[in-house]
Amino acid sequence: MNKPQTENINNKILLEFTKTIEMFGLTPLESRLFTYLYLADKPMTLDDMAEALGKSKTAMSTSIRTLADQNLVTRVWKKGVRKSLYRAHTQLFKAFMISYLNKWVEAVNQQKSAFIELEQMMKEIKRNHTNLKLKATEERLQEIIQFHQKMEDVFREVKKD
Amino acid sequence: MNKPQTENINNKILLEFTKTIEMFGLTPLESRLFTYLYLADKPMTLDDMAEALGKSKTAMSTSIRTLADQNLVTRVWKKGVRKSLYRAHTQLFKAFMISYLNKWVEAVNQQKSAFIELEQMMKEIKRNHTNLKLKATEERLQEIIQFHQKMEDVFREVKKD
DNA sequence: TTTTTTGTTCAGTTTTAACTGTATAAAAAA
DNA sequence: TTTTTTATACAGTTAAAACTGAACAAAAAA
Repeated sequence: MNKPQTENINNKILLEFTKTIEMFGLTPLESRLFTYLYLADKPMTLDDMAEALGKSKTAMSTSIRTLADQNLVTRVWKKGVRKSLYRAHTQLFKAFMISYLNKWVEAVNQQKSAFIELEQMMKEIKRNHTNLKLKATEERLQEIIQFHQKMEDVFREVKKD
Repeated sequence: MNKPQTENINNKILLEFTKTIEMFGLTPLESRLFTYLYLADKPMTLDDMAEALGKSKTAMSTSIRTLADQNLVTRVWKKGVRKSLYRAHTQLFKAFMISYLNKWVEAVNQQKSAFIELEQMMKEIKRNHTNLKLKATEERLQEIIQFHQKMEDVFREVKKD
C-alpha cells in the first residue's frame, strides 16, 4: 500500500541527483548510471545496470569505463562471481572534486602550452621581419597566457582542499 | 609577403582560444564569437560578426544574448551608429570566473533545495507510516544534501578571490 | 504618417553526440 | 583443448543540440 510511495521518492532522488552529476560534464547516461550505483550501495554487474536503466549493455560498458577512468566508480572482486562488478565511490565530494579539478587543470595546462608555442612562433617571425608591427597581437597573447595561468593557479589552490 | 604569416597566427589564436572558452560551458559558436570580439578589441555589429564567422545573423543574435546575459560582452553606444554594437570584456579572468562561479552556485543551490524538499516529503511519509524502514534512504539523502552544501561552500569560497 | 533599417521569433534543417545490435575478442569453465 | 560466458569495437541508427531563413516586430529616418 505504501511501497509505491517510497519507490516514488527513490525515483525522484535518482532523477534529481542525475541532474547534479551532469553538471560535472558527464553525459546523461553516465550520470544516471553513477547515481544508480551510488544509490544501490552495492556492487552491480553490467547486466544489472542494463536491466535497471533499460539501456544496452554496450552503453553500460562504455559508460562505466568513462566513470572508472575518472575514478568515480571502481571495479570490485567477489569470489565466485564471474561478471565484473562495479560500485560507486561513496565519498561523493572527494571523488567528484578531484576528478573535476584534474580535468580542468589538465585542459588549461594544455591550452597554455599551445599559446606559449604560438608566442615562440611570433618571436621567430619578428626576428625575420623586424619591420612588422605585431605589438597588439603580442600583448593579446600575453593576456591570454596570463589568463590561463590564473585559472590554473585557482584550480590548483582549490585542489589543496 | 608576410601578411599571410601573421594572419595565420591570428587564426591559430582564434582557434585555440575558442577551445579554452568552450571549457566554460559555452557552445562552439558562442565561444568563437566571444574570441572574435575579444581579439577585435573594438565594438562590432551583428552583421560584422555574421560576416566574419560566416554564420547567420540569427545565430549571432542568440549567441550574443547568451554572452551578454553572462556579462561576458556588453552593448556599446556610439553616436551616429544605428546598429547595436557589442564588445568583449577585456578582463578575461574576472569576467569568466564570476560568470562561471555564479552558474555553479546557482545550479547547486537549486538542486540542494530540491533535495531538502524531498527530505520533507520523507518525514511526512514516516509520520503516516511509522512502521516503514526508510533509514537507508534517509541517510543517503543526508549525504547528498551535504555534498551539495560542500560544493556550494567551495565555490563561494573561490568567489572571494 | 509611411518607408526603411535592424533585431528577434519560430518552424524546419543540418550537424553532432548518444545509443544500439551485431560481430569479434577475451576470459573462464568443461 | 573445446565450449560457454562475458566484455568491447565498430558500423549504423536514433535522439538532441546547433544553426538557418523566412516572416514578423520594433525602432529609427524620411
